[in-house]
Amino acid sequence: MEDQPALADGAGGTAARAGRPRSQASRRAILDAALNLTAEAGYRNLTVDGIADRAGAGKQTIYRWWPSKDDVLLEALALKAELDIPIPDTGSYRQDMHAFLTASFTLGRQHLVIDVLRALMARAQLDDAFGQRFRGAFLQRRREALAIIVRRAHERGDLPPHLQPGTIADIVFGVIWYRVLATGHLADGHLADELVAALDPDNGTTR
Amino acid sequence: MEDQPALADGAGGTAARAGRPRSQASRRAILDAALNLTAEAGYRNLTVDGIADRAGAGKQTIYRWWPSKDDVLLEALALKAELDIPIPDTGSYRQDMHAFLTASFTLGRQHLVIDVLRALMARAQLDDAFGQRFRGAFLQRRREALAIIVRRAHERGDLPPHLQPGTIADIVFGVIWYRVLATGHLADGHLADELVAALDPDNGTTR
Amino acid sequence: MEDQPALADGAGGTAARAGRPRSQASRRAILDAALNLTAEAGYRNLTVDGIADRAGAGKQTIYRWWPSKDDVLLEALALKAELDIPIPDTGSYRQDMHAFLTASFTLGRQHLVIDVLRALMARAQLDDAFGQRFRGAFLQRRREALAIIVRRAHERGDLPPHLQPGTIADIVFGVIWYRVLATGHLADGHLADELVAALDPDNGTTR
Amino acid sequence: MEDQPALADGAGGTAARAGRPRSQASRRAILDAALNLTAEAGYRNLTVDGIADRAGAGKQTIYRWWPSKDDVLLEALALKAELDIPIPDTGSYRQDMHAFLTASFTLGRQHLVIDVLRALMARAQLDDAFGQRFRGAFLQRRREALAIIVRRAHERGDLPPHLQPGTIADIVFGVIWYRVLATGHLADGHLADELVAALDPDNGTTR
DNA sequence: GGCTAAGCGAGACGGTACGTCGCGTCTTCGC
DNA sequence: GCGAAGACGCGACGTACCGTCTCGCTTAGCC
Repeated sequence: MEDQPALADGAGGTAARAGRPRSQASRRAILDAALNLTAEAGYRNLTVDGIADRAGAGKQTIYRWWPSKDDVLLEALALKAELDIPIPDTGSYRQDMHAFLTASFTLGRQHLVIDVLRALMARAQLDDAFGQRFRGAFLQRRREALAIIVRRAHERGDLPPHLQPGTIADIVFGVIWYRVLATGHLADGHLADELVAALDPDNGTTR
Repeated sequence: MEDQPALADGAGGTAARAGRPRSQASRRAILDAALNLTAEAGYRNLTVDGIADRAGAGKQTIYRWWPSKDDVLLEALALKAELDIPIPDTGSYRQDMHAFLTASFTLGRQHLVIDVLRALMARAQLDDAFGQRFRGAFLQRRREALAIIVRRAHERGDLPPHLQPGTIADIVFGVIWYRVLATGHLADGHLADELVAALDPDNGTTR
Repeated sequence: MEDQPALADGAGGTAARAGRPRSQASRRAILDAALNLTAEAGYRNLTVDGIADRAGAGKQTIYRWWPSKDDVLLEALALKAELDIPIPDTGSYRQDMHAFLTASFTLGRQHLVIDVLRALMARAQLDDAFGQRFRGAFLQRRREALAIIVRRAHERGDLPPHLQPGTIADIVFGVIWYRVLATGHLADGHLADELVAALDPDNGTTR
Repeated sequence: MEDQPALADGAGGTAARAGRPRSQASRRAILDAALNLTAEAGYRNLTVDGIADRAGAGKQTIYRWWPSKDDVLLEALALKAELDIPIPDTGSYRQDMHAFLTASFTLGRQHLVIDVLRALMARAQLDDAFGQRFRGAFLQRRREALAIIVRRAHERGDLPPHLQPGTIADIVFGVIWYRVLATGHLADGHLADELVAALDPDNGTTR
């Protein structure tokens, strides 16, 4: 169980329904297979048949629980790499933001994570239905995390006046995704510093 | 014709080789077909067979001149929508940047252009070879255009000190692409103003 | 109930075993479902899942009592259409044979019966195990019925000399099955007369 | 070429059409594969994928030229085993018929031929569309061959009066098919003699 | 003006992956 | 222990596109 509430589980109700229950062994095997195969041969060579073979599962079992292999991969990633970055609360907007960015970059240094996210973002463009799920289950959640930091800064009166909260998020995630998509990886270097400076230029010296 | 030197043409040398020359009628028919089919049925339903049929061409003719249907689409887009935004030179960094952004947003208001670029950016993630071509033929060119504006500002001493030139580009294109990819369209509103403010906060009042 | 000993029942012994006894309601529901579904949508669309659904039964219940859906159908047919044609005893070979044929043709005028028998004969070719059961439970029984008529004629000295008893059966059932399989139905017309004539040509005039 | 007029060829017209012509090598490889696989593993284990693999062909190539694997098998059989039995003309009805039957039994002594015909007759019951093709391409042709013998006998006044020509065919093919379908093989023994006797009882002694 | 060379429409080809269907088995709970 | 429910591994199906390959036919430059 190890609750996986946001992604397809179906075990919402506690009422034990009739019939054979979903095999958690199979579910884990499929998620593992998807991630391992992607790590070994790349998303390009990831097929539903391949996942089923590797997992010792039938294709129907995959199609029964996930709308597409992309959804499998998304759930697999969510299960393995803890994508939900902890939201820092240092009392300072600049420090919160810097910690958030640093944590994001740490995640982005794992090649597999980046490769999978690149592929999923791409698939989100090509498959509208998956696109909606990807936005809801991933992009939106990341924005909400950042929104908490921004809201706290706003309440403290800590926020630079020239930017809407939404625009801050657009800039943060925009830069990160653009680097990943345009270059294939997320080289950081001083990016966190520069971004913080860009998003709070007035207080740059007092930091 | 109307030279398209950067994109696959193959007629690089002026030496008229033996044999039947490339049919420009066929080339145009293929480019038109690719764009029209995408407009009508979406990239999802764009196939090489479909392009060939619509263009009254053979598949071989497509494969002879383009490495993939994505390259066809990229050339078709470059031919129709003038992607190379004119580089403004108003003497002011803020005004140059604002003009550049406004021109970009104008382009981004055409649904077909956005849809095609979304699809191509996605394909660039999934097909490495096309990814390299797309970056070189499109993303890089856009950065270079912006770089000219930034360089002029730098020479004038007009540039905000807290940002590297490359980071400015990352923010500008990052925000634009992120909006497109995360929401499916590029709603602008006051985005140009906000971006300019973010990229030159100090002089916001004197504008 | 109404013992159907030759077809799969499994309740051979009279000893009441421990545990819940077989549900006759379920058995009837399954047999009815199989026949009704075949009548409605044809054997082509008959599936074990479909039978179970229609019967409100589980698939396991079907597999527990019958080796295949074909056996279900065979038992269902035996239950509904009385396949065991009464063996006439008029004292005359020609009249017995004619009565036997007429009874067969009457059965063959029911479309559902013919369709099911066609399907089962076909399945008997493709599934060896079912083939053996079908021959034993159906084809063989029909031959034995005819054999009684022939034996009586033989004892009376009524039999045409040029034919072995087995060949008579081959001809009778051969013509019937061939008509069904080669044309999809068993049009009779004067077939009974002609067959009788063929099988007892000498006494044709004295009939 | 080796003309294959009755079964799917498509090269009916002599006009050389545009495009790559059908590969005869592929056609032969597919037909051979179908027959060999059936001989090796039985019709039960014959799959379209299997045929394609063995033939080194793509599945699409099979589906392009044949409506089903059964049609492949039918054409393969027609190509290899010469199914069209020569029509004897001895001047005697009894001798013609006997020769026809003997030739049929000779064919029926080849296990592969019998197995394939059994399977095809079965499939003809389960797949209506194939059934029509099988009847037209095989059953009907066999009847026509026999019809020639009967017609000649009729013109000679050689025919037993108590049987319609069609009934003769029903008896001949009925017995043959019934034996094959009910027992799995076509044991002959004295069957030819008995059948001739049954179909021409009057002149049995003068033979 | 014939020859050579390449491009062209057409369409068949070997392949890969897809998503679905049906099978026969298994694993729950409830009667 | 039977029965309903339904998930499971499995195997085959027929389809969709891919990128390549042959055809016969243009359409040019060159000898």
